[in-house]
Amino acid sequence: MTTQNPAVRVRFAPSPTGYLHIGGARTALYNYLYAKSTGGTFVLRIEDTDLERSSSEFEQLQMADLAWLGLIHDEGPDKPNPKYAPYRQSERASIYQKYSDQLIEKDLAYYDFCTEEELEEMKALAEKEGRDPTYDGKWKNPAMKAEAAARVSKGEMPAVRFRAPKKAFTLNDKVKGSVTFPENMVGDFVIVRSNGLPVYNFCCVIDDMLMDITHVIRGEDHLNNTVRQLMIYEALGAKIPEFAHVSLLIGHDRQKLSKRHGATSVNLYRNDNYLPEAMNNYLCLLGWSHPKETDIFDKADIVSLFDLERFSSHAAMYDLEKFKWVNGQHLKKMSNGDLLKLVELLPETGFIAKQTPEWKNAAIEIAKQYSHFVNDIPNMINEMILKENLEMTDTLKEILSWETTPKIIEYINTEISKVTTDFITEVELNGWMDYVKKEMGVKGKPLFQGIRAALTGKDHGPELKIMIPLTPVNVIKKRVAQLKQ
RNA sequence: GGUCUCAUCGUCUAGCCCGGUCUAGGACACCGCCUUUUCACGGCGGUAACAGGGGUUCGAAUCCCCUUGGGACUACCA
Repeated sequence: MTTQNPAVRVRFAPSPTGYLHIGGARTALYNYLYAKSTGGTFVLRIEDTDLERSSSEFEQLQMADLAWLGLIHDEGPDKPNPKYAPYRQSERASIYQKYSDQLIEKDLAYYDFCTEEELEEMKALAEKEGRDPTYDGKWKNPAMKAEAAARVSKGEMPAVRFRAPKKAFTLNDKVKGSVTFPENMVGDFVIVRSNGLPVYNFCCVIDDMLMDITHVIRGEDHLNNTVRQLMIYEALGAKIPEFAHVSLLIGHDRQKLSKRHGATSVNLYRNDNYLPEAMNNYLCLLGWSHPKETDIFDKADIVSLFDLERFSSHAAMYDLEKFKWVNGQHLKKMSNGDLLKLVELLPETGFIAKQTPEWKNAAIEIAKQYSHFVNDIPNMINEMILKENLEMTDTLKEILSWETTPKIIEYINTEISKVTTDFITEVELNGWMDYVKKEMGVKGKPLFQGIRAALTGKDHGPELKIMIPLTPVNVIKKRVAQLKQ
């Protein structure tokens, strides 16, 4: 399908300033998929030049989330290729320094000693005069070079400003097509702060250049930044990689997805036991479409047909409802064995270990058919079959308000107390149902809902005939006793 | 404000590049029916969209222009 191109090198470059965001996970996925589909290399680079906000804890956490999703990088801080290491920008200071000096040397950049106040004034004045607030301080003048050098040698710390060329730049984006940034769109911008730390747009270009990155797949929020990067590539005489600016993820208010939209960190879903492949699947679909319009797939199913041509160009709204459905589909797809392993890891499911293999298989089989989430398996088994402290939901209250139900509970309580075996049989259950039907005159929905409520405390769930024989009798006894109150 | 960008069912999207096969297809959600002497699952069916206006053309969701609306970026953040 896709041409094998071992030269392809893509990267995911998160800033360790927080948890891995689902938007980040999505671009990581696209990069991963593109690398795998082309036989290329997936590089992980840590963009931690903002020392204030970056931390190694977040770096570890993000890497753990990436690993959970199976988006394994081929190169990164923990898997360095000597040719390209190091992979943390904070460890590449001397490299940036070198290129910054080089640009100053060629007069493509210059030292700027302006204070914050001076810059503010400049900006205010420009706004007043209706001009774009671009830098036009005195240090822009090449004649100041000697004075600047003198002040630097005295130990002063200026910022380094890039001399933005007066010309338009055109980018051929794989998603957006031809994009032209007009002349004067940006003024001279800072590439190294006065504290000596280089800035994102500068590091990014140097690293992509030095790491031989061939394709930059990232969010559309970087589209306008690209003009600055294009300028630097040109100044450095570097080869410009292919760009693919993927549309953004938005919330229900159509704004860029952020923390205030709720659960936007991958680790939250991980903690809730969402299936990683379901997450990949759902995220992938938000902006990319399967050539055959297939909705459910694993990473492995699509590596051979992933390409950059099938991205949609408009933003996609993040929708938990569809995600839920996708998770349910993956659940049904999984083998009972794999699912059991997952379920047995949960702290609240220790009871499973004591059950027979037949019980485990039957319980998992019925549970997965019924559920959308893994957590519903333990919860369901927990609450419906084994949990001792039942919570009375509003729905339950409704059911219990049916006039027949108290009588059913009374009856079931009497019957279940006579049971001496560990499990009741389907035959016994049928007997109880027959009694309620014939002697109490209850049938249809009230019959089943009533029995279900009496036995499980829930208004919905797997078929009673399958579930009840799997439920330990002592559990049902406790539950019924509780319901009786 | 400036620059860039986007515009198909409520939502995710196919179709658009290479106009007719589109009385616009699929999925989620929703509604109905069937199955199950319950709910869910499953099966079947239904409601629902080419933002508006101009062109070009025999013919436009598809090409061009304008309007409107949305979003992003406009830092010594990334």
